[in-house]
Amino acid sequence: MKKNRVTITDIARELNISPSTVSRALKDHPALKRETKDAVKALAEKWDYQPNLLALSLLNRKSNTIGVIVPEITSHFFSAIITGIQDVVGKSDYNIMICLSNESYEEELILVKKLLNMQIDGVLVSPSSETDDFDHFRKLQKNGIPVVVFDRDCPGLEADKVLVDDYSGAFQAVEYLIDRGCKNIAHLGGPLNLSTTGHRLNGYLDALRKNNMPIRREHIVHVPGFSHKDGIKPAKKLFQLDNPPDAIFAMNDNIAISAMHVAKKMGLKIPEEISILGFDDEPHSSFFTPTLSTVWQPVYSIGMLSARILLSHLKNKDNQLKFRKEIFKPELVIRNSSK
Amino acid sequence: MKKNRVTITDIARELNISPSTVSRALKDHPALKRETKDAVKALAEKWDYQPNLLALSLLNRKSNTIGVIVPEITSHFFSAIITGIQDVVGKSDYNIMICLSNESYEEELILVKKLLNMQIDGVLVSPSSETDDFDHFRKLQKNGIPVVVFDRDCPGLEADKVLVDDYSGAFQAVEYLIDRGCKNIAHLGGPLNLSTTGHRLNGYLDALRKNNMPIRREHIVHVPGFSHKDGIKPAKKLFQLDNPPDAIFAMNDNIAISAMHVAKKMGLKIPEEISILGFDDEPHSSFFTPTLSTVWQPVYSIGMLSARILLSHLKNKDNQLKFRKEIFKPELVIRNSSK
DNA sequence: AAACTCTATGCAAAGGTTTGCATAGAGCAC
DNA sequence: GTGCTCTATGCAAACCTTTGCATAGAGTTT
Repeated sequence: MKKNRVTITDIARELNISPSTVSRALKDHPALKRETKDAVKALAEKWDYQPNLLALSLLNRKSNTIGVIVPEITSHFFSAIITGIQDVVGKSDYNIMICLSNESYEEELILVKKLLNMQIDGVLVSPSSETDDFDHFRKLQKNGIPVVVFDRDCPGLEADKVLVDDYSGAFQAVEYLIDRGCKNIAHLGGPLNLSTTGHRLNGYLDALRKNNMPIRREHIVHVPGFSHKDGIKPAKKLFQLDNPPDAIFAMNDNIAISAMHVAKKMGLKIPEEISILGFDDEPHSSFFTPTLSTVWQPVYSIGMLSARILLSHLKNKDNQLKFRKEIFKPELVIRNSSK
Repeated sequence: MKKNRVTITDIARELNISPSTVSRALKDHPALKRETKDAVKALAEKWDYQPNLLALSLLNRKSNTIGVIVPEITSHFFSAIITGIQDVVGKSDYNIMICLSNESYEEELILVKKLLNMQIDGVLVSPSSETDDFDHFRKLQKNGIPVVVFDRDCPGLEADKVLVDDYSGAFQAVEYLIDRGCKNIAHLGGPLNLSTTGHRLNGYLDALRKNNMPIRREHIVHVPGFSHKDGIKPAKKLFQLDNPPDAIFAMNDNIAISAMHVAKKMGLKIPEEISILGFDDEPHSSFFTPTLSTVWQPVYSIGMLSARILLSHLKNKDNQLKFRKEIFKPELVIRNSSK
């Protein structure tokens, strides 16, 4: 950023008027002579003057930038949420600074510090899978920066939240499998400290309990990651049991797809011999063979609503005492991978 | 951003020293008394002083922020590139401002203007599918902001570029199909003004020519978008021809998947009756039935290299006359959707 | 005692923009 | 001619931080 950008001071010098006059002319101040305004605007256009937002932000103590902290963006889930956020914020005066924590708590700390230093106006955050302590988010709030949590909850943190009823989605999914005659339903689950996958596990367990189905510990297998490759071994593990499952409820579509893959490799018929159901409803999930049954989430709406809530805060600056908590209902999407 | 952030002036007032002394103490200036330094640092720690980067940026004429303009992020392609960029830039002193143009030239103009106003230090850009005119990128350059173009080319724009040899990838793919005995190879193609899909079309055409295969205009069908749904009708159109193809080379995996879907619906056996080959190698492409043959691109490397080149510029500020042009080689990935 | 040197710290300007208050000068009334 | 009012513009401070140059005061030398 060299000094080749035109400034208000440059224009003032050229027209032999003061910078404050130039500033007023550019804002069409009523107390200014029409001739002065016209001369300033003509030169500003000719020299392609662009205001320096750093100076403005310093003066106004307002950077007009929103930080969005997400654990990753390669999944359609988070990238769709960000698109929802972008579509709302893009229509406002705010800019977005997207920050990737790579599922790392340490990285999240660094990002929060950077956003603080950059005098960010507000933050939208979905915490990393390692994050147990939310003090860094409280620090944002203490510094007058409103925080809206989306998708992954931060239990104990007082803030606006836009979540999904993961428990209910899981409960519905497992109940559906039970209703369809499945007797041995397994769960390929995610990190337990993560609210989303924790709630999904609980929904699975409660659905079994409610229907007097036995809870078999060997049928609940932890998956170390969220990618296809992470689900291969856990799925194999399930199928190699003495009492293998006749249905699998996976914590996300990628893992469900891995389970389908392994089942096919082992010659199992889907859904006749094994029903498989995921969570998320990725755009390509309806193109697998068989098409994947799953739980859909209104991801785009999560992004839109989160952004709207934050913008409302920034606009009103009312430090309201009461936080909003919106919980979107997921929907079961039955395709051909389940009976 | 309220005035509840501790400043250097606050610390100075509390310790009865001047702001310049506080600034020097925080930087461990050698000319300062040890006692003074210790007192300043202790209070800065106690009051949790965070430097205001807006003031620093204004003073240094350097915002330490890089803008990344991409047409969308919901595809794994762009999100993986951004992850590569993030992994490199994250290790530097720079921050990333990710901007989505939503395949809109108008939106891109607005984003470039915003980045200019924000005194961004450098820009990484993959243009929207509507962009024919690159003057807005030249304007960045004219303002001393280095630009690195990645993936989608900007013909005529003098800048560093990190591209993929789309032509070669397409050529290899079609030649492979020919070698495997396919006689009527169709192309489901993308926007012609877009370098990537334009090169893929050219590769397809030249591979046919080189092998003395007839070019049938009815076998080249334009797809209006990049999503699965965009490929359904064009694929149907192909299969409903009097001389339907026995192979399809699609401009990306999503469209290839759509073609597979339509072929199955029509009862065609893949690859016996119809070979299908895509481009990109999405993470889930090896999980379809049959698994999708495709052309892989080193997307993560594109991101990493683009970021490295830009950071090198920002570090050296040497306004080198010669731009770099790196062209990554794609690789054919043969799975079960082709003979 | 006076002059000189060195240490530790402060002043002030800079970066770019905004705006409350001040004021020069034109125009009008007496 | 003088005094008053109004218009159009400028001054200066603010926002936060940095740093070149200045300087007060302690210590040393003559």
